[in-house]
Amino acid sequence: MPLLFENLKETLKMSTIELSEQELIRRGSLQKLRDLGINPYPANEFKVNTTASQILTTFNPEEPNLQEVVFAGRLMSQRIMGKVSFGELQDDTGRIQIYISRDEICPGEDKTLYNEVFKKLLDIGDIIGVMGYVFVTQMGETTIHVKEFILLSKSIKPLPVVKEKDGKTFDAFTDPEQRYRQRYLDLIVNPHVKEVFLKRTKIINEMRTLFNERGYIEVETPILQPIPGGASARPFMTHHNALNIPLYLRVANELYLKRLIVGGFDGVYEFAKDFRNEGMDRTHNPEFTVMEIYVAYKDYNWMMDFTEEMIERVALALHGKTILTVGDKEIDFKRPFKRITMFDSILEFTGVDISKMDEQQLRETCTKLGIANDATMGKGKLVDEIFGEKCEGNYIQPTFITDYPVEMSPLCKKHRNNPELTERFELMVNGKELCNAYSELNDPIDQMERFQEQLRLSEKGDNEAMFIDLDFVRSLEYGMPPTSGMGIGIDRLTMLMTNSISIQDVLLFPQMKPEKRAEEDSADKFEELGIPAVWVEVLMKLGYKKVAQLKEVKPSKLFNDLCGYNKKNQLGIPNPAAEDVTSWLN
RNA sequence: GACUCAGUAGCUCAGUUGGUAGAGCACAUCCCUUUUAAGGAUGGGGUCCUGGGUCCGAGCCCCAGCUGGGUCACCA
Repeated sequence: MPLLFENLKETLKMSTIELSEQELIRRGSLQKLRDLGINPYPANEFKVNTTASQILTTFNPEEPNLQEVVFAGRLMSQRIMGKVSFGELQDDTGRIQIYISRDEICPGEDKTLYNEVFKKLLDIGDIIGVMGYVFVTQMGETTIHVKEFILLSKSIKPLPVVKEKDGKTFDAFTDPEQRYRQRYLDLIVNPHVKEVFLKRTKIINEMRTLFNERGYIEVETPILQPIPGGASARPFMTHHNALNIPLYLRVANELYLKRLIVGGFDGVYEFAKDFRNEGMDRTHNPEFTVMEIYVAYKDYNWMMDFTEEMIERVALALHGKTILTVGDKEIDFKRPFKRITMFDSILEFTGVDISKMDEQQLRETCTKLGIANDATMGKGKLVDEIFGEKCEGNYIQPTFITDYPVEMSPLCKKHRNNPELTERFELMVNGKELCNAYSELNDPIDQMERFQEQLRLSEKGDNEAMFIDLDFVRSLEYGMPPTSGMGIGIDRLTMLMTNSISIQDVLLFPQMKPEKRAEEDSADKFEELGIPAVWVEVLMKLGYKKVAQLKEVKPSKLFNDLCGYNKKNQLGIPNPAAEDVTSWLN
């Protein structure tokens, strides 16, 4: 914390020397506006009465409506044609052209508002409000004829300028690092980005509507958990000062939702942020969103039907059809999805029947198939490896994989026909896991044994084995109705539904490495050496960013550099004496 | 983590066997009353990612590092 604070202090001290020419000009404009008595950041509410899309879709030039519009938006382009100007304003719904003529804005002798304010002191990126009427230009573009305008917020940093013509984009703002770090910029200049996030919201809303229609209750459960249960994953750790205990950011919310089923809610769901302290790549972000739902008196067969219904409905709500293009593939989300057991799947893709194998035989099979394995891996993990390696990637169309080995599903009820298996399914789409669901284990004795088995795995070296949550077991001892639960990765679902290649494209603020600034000392530190402020600025321009750096230079060279820079840039500062320069460095 | 590609103006990018740092847009000044990635003229703007090295001379070649992208591996 103190470190962050120090950095902030340094940053705030940054002088205008860091600013580009265009930024300096904009700050100059800001001052000129104030000098003209114009507040660049007014406090008043600005009541708009329309939006860009509303104007574009409803304006009727035959019987002109929209003759008194009040509109606000960001100025995205400005085209000045002498006494008349065009521009484009962008609001939440899109862009609309504006038309301004000097003599309407400035009916009297004083043309300052047009010549100075509109033409010179406004910049691309400024947010303005306009009052006027809608008409169609000779070029056929629906336009607001502006009778009055007001500056609502001045922008002092230039936007990337992206232009478009006939679907071709010019100078696109595409650098992924900048786009993700400065998502606000991405959203301003790349309209398709906003679309993705609107769709994401629509997906969530559609699911929520379905659950609410069924009478299931949306709940919130702890993010800070004393025992990070419900999934096999490495958690983030934190510490609670007052209680003086470690707390973990949740890796799942399953155990809490099932406690609620015990408590008498017959259907609960939560859109939950989960956190896993693992690698980051195109499909993994340290924090991600999962929807988990639990319904009493149901089993995993019912849940498969429900999951199909939910996903088909989302696809239809978003696209009006079930066949979507994802990358170079066409995926059909029409019900019903294919169903196959895990053993049959492995048999299909490897020709090996592993259904009767013990741990040793499985290990040999792995080796035979060229799959890395070691002594820490139990039966469940070995099967999981085979499936992950040989089968998973083949399921492009939505497919339910069912009946997982009991070892890899410690929270799942044993299969009604085979105690070696569990009543579990995962939904595979585009070669990736999308959903995971069980007939939930509600036998408390069995649950305790499964947890103990996890403990043994953990002692064997499996660092992902689950923690034991004794209170959860206690809740089961009071009796949980037979229940089916399902979890679905919202980020991955959104990637599929929006044809996004990377999880970063469906997260507004994906996790990034901290932005690094070049280290530099503040002006104060230079001034402490007795260097006048004007020369400190010159030193910075010359590339001396740290006091220590300065100490290594010969005074004579520094003296020459300073005087030379002064002369070359015609700063007109009186040169320092050579002795002064020497004294700074001592 | 491995391999690979990249880092040049506010943005998007050129840059010849190594020889004075470029374009378009943006910006500034001026001209222009319905333009369509708005036109014309002129102009300003650079730590060529950083640090070493080779060389008379490095944006370019070599080494190391930083940052990012991609692929693969790990996490699973």
